[in-house]
Formats: sequence, C-alpha cells, structure tokens
Amino acid sequence: MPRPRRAAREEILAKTRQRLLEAAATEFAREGYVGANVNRISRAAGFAKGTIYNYFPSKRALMLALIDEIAAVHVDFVLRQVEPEDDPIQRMERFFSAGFAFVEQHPPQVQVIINAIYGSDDGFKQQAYQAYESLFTMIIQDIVETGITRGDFRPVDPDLSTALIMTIYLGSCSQLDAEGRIWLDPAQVVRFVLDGLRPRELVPGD
Amino acid sequence: MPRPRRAAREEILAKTRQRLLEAAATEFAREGYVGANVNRISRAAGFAKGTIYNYFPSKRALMLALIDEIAAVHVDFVLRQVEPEDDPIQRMERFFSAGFAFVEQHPPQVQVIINAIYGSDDGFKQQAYQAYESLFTMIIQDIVETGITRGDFRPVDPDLSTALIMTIYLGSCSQLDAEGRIWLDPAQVVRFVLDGLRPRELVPGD
Amino acid sequence: MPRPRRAAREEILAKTRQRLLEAAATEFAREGYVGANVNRISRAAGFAKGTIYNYFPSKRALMLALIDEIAAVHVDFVLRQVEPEDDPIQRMERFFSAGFAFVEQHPPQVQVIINAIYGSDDGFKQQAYQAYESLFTMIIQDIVETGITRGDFRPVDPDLSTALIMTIYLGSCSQLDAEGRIWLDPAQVVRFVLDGLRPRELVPGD
Amino acid sequence: MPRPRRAAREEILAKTRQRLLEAAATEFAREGYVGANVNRISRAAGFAKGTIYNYFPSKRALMLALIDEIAAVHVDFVLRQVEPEDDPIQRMERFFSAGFAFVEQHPPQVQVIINAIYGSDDGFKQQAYQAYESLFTMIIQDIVETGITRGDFRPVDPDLSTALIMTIYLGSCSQLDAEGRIWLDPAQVVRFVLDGLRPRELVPGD
DNA sequence: CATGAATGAGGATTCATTCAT
DNA sequence: TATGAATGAATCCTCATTCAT
Repeated sequence: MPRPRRAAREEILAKTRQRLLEAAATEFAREGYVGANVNRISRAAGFAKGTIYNYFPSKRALMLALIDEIAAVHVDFVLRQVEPEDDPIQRMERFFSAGFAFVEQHPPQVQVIINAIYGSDDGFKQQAYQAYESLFTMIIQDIVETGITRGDFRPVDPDLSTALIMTIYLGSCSQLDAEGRIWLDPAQVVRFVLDGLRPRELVPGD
Repeated sequence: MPRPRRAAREEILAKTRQRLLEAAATEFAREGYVGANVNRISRAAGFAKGTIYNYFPSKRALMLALIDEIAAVHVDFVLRQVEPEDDPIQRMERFFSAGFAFVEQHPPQVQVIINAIYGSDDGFKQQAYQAYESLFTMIIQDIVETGITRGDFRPVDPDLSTALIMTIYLGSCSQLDAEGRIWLDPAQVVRFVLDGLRPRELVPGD
Repeated sequence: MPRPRRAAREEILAKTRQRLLEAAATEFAREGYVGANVNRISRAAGFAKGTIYNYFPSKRALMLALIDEIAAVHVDFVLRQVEPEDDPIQRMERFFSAGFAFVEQHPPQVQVIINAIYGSDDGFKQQAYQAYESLFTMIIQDIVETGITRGDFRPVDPDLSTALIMTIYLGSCSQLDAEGRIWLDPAQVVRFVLDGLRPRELVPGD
Repeated sequence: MPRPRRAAREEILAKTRQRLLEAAATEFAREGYVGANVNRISRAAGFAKGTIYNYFPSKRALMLALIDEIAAVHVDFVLRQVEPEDDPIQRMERFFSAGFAFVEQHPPQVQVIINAIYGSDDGFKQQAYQAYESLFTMIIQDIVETGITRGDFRPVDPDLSTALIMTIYLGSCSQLDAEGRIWLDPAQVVRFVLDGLRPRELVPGD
C-alpha cells in the first residue's frame, strides 16, 4: 500500500530539500557560516528545528551542499547563455551579462559563494573552486584560448587572465548598493576587460 | 604619588595593545570574526583572558580597532612607496608591488581586511572602506586622473577604474597558495591592468 | 504527523515549567536575584543547564514570571480563605492567618517577593506591586472600607491603613527564625492591627 | 621627620575612609550587594581601583563596615532626639520624626540597611540587627515598657510591639516615591502606632 | 519522515582581588 | 599610601545536535 506514489514522495522530498537550501542561502548570506543558525533555517523553510537533520547530516554538510547547489545552478545558467554564441568577444559579453543577471536574481546565493571564496574556511573555498571548475575551464578554453587562437585577443596567459576575469567578476558582484544591485555598470566592466584583452597596434616605444 | 615614568608606562601599554592586535589579526584571519575566540586571542598574546578587556571594550570594538590599525599601516606603507614616483605608470607599478609586498609580509592582516570587505557585516565593510579612503583617493586622483590628463592612460572613468583596480588588487591578494604566497604573478597582474589603461591606436573596425 | 497526545505534551511542558519555577524560587530566595545562578536552577530542577532557556528567554524574564506565579498563587490562596467571611474583623483575621500559613508553606517564594519589594530593582518592585494589586484592592475595599462603613473600624484613611497592614504583614513574614518559622505570633500581630483599627470611647483628655 | 603630622595623617585617612563609605552606600543602594562594583565605588570616591583595598580587606568587609557605620550614625541621630523627651508618647513621636528625617537625609544609607535586613544574606542581617540593638533596647525599655508602666500604653507585649514598631518604621521607609520621599505621611504613621498602643475604655461587648 | 524538548559544550563578558611600582 | 595593569574564576546565554514520540 505505501508503494504507489514512489515518485510523488520523492518529489516532496526534493521540494523540501529545495526549500531548506533556499532558507539556508538567506541565512548564511546574512550571518555568515559561523553566525548562521540551523534552527532558524529550518523554521524559515517552514519546518521544525529537527527536520533539517533529516536532509543534511550537519551544518557543515548543509553548507557544502549549498555551495554545490548554487554553483550548479549558477554554472548552468551562465553556460547556457554563453553556449549559443560563437565569437569569443560575444561569449565574454554573454558571460558577464549572464553572470550579473544571476547576481541580481539570486543575491543571497551569490553572497554565500563570495563568503566561501573569500572567507577563512579552506574547505568551503575548495568546495567552491571545484564546483565552479567547469566554468573556469569554459572561460579558459572556450573564450580566452579560442579568442587568442582566432586573433580576437592578445596572446595573454590564459590561466592568469581567467583568474583575473573571475576576480573581476566576483569582486564586481560583491559591490552592491543598499538595494542589492550591482554598483558597477556591467557593460563598463566587460568593456574594461575586453579592452585589456584586445589586440593592438603597438604604441611606439612599447 | 607613584608615578613610575609616565612615558615608560604608556610605552608598555602601547606595546601590550600592539601584541593584542597582532594576536587578534591571526585569530580573526584564521577563524573569521564570529568564529574567533577572544580568550584565545588574549592568551596567544601572552596574557590572561581578561586582559584584552582592559584594552578593548568588546570583541566588536576590537575588530573595528583592528581594521583601523591594519588600514593605517597598509595605507601608509603603500603611499610611502608610491609618493616618490612621478609617472602614473610607475606609480601604478609601485602601488601593486608595494601592495603585494605588504600582503606577503602581513598575511593575517590582509585576510582580516578581505573578510571585512567581502563578509556579511556591513559595519565592518564600512569601517574598512572609510579606513582605506585615502588610498582610494590617491589612486583615483594621483594615478588614474593624472595618467589620463598626461595621456598615459585612455580616458576611462576614474571611479570605475579605481574600483576595478582595487577589486583586482584585493582579489589577487586573496588568491594565496598553501604557503601564503600570492599565487598570481604581481608583475603580470599590473601589466594586465596597465594594458587595459594604455592608450592605443584603434584597430580598424573598432 | 507524530502528534503524541497534544494534551499530554502540554501537561509535561507545564510540569517542567513548574519544576523550574520551584527551583528558581529556592535559588533566588537563597542568593538574591543577582547572586542566583541560572544553570544551578536548571540542574536543581533536574535538567541540563540549557533547558531553562527553552522556557524563559532570560534570567530576568524568569524572575518576572516567578513573581507573577508566586503572587497569583499567594493572592488566590488568601482571597479564597477571606471570601467566605462576611465580617470585616473576621476577614482581617483570615487575611493574616491565611497569609501566615502561606508563608510557612512557601518560605522561598515569600522570600523572593520580599526581595522584590524591598530590593533595589524597580522593575521587580513594580511587577510585584501589580501582581498583588488585587489583594491590595480587596483589603482596602472589602475589609477596611467595609469595616469603617459598618462601624467595626474607626474612620482611618483606607489607603494608609492598607499600606501599613501590608507592611506589617510583609515585615512579619520576613522575621523568620532558623527553622523558617515566623517569629512573631500571628495571633498577636492581627490583634495589634485590629486594636489599632477598633473604634473606641475617647479617653478623657485625648 | 615623617613624624610631625601624625594627627593630620590620620585625619586624611579617616576622610578617605569616609568618602569610600559614602560612595559604597550609593553603589550598594542602587545595585544591591552582589550587583555592586567595588572598582566603581573607589572611582566614585575619587580614587583608583586599588585604593579601596587599602581600607577594607574585601567587598564583604566593606559592606559590614558600612552597615556598622550607617547604624551608628542612624542610632545616634535618633537617640539624641529622643533623649530630651520624658513622656513615652512624645518619645515615640520623636522616634518616628527623627527616623523619617534621617531617611530623607540619607536615602542610600537607608536602602542599604533595608537591603541588609530584608535581603538573603544572613551575615548582613545579623550585622544589622546587632548594630541596631541599642535602638531596639531603647524602644523596648525606654518607650514601650516605660509607657506601659506609666499607663500611657496598654499592657502590650514589649518585644512584639517593638518588633512591630521597627517593622512599621522600616516598611514605611522603603515606600518611597520617585523623588525618594517617603510616601506615607509620617504623622499618620505615628498616630496609627500610638492609637494601637493607647489604653482605652472597652467598648461594650469587647 | 516530522517534531521539538532536552542537552551541554563553548564563548563573551564582568569583576573582586593582587601586586609591582 | 596610591595606583592601575593583570588575573582568572564565574556566569549568562547560544545553539548544533540527539532522540523519543
């Protein structure tokens, strides 16, 4: 008898897990990992204190799962919008515009990632780096290296450039005004980056 | 009246305060603000746990004082090395080389600042911004604007550029390897920035 | 939904709360409010130290709740015994005999109230006064004023007399011997009060 | 050479002690014994933290000395004003008027005594009782017993009456309004007491 | 699986007291 | 004798986690 709705049951479980992760993002973003309160997360998600431990074995595991979850959505969101483009320059523009759009749509999630990357916990930092690895790879290989190969970019060091691009992206994302909007103009940021990568006639004496 | 060398006494006080701030930087850097243990700081500085409260009224006040202290030293260190130069390009190079040198010499202090700027506590963020304001002003006015005026840089937006420069600087500072060395090559970072700012012959079709 | 007997659960909660209040009375009575140890209260009630914070948000809130609780029981106990009587004199006798009986049955609770009323904390004082207001009103209106109206008492000032009666009552309650017994003979105390209130033939020359 | 001003030196010591006791009264009155802060007392008296320990070996000793000091002044003040009178009734009136005057002139000191007598610390309670013993004796022997002997009072139990008189006195003293004035009218309080003691023509049926 | 009462380790803070100067 | 820096025990309170229902 308790067999029929296997699918429905799993769907409920997935939805509950999702609500918990959502609430966790808000709490971790506002209070930081150490300052966050697990019970508050569970109650904010509409459950009792104990429920969250049916889904995540510990606060730390919750944070790690959250980093993974955010990164997965984030990476997917960006990659999906970059993919259709062919031109490295336009791919780069797509990367930033999609990235900034994600920030505006998911401020707490982005704050969680920034906390993980710039914070003091090496475990979280590593988790974030691994989760975003495919995005890194994409930028390095599909944008920077392709751009250099095709002559759209100067022959910069791909690893360095990629690191700087991510730095600029993340740094820009953390410059929010009171309403949670990115303070730097995305268009200008991407132009600054592209200007740095664009090939040029050498100025005499360079 | 037992006035045992007023000056000597004040010197001891200053030295104790310094040791406490040093220990605080290490603790806050490793554990983050919320995770830091005030008693541990006091003992790491060589005192009993209560001693720190003779110097700072609360954990929060300690953190704020620490941000100020670090920023003062940091700003002073960088400005001192930038000042002798005249040329905006060389000033910029000095800014990065001095900045990276400071990082290598004071890893915990820098981590504290990064935590403050990228963390969730708006009070700390604001404190850091204010404490670094003179550095910002210097970059904007004495490097970027002067560089534009003199034709060393393209006519970029000074505020935006400065924000990006600081972002790149801080972002680079937080990319440390296991030994606490900056992972990005400082020379390459500054070259990337200068390349982005350098005036150019427009490539046809631009 | 694991709803194990809603009523049973609430009963357990109420019992736990009661045990905590009981232990709190003992501790506050012995140590005073500031000297009392919250952890000790919780353990004396048979729980871990944290448990008390599931029932009272703070030490202060616990004290306020305790004052209310004691006053409610105290007032109820006295009023119940005074009510059946009609005659003001007998009501007064009942007031004292019931009051003293309460003291002998609940020494710590009474000490807590005395601490609140005679102590330095105005918040506690006010809480106690409010909680005992109905007792005051009863004495004023149902004993003193009625007594005066009926000619059982001299036309004294009702407010003053009531204040003095309560003062005498509380003062007597705090005169305990080593075994916690009231040292003053209740019968004599009430006789003293009634003598003061009784109407009289003026002695010549008065 | 350091011999000459023995007297002057002792006078300074006495004055310092006095200032410390004064400050202690204020602090103990406001915060209660446990809540009082020794360092604050010393600084309020115009000295550094440590100074108070040159005069009193511990916080507890300070409290005990303070009780003694207050009681001595209090008893002396009241006895001096009662002594000139011969008539027990007028002695009683003097007792209350002098007592209330003392309260209005030394509110913190009186609060300290009330705390001691009604508080939870038996050591303080005992100290206060002993220090006020001569006042008790005076009331019992010189007012109540004499009054009974002379026919001014009814033949009440002297011990009981004295205890009640002190209870009424102290209770009245602790009923202060916001400005620290005694809320009960002293004249009415003493009249109430005297009415209770006065001999009378028995009302028929009594 | 959901619940929430109970747990107890951990940590910020206070403060009486000491003692070198 | 006066000072005040240093001490560390003591305590309120938080909260991650457990587990019986």
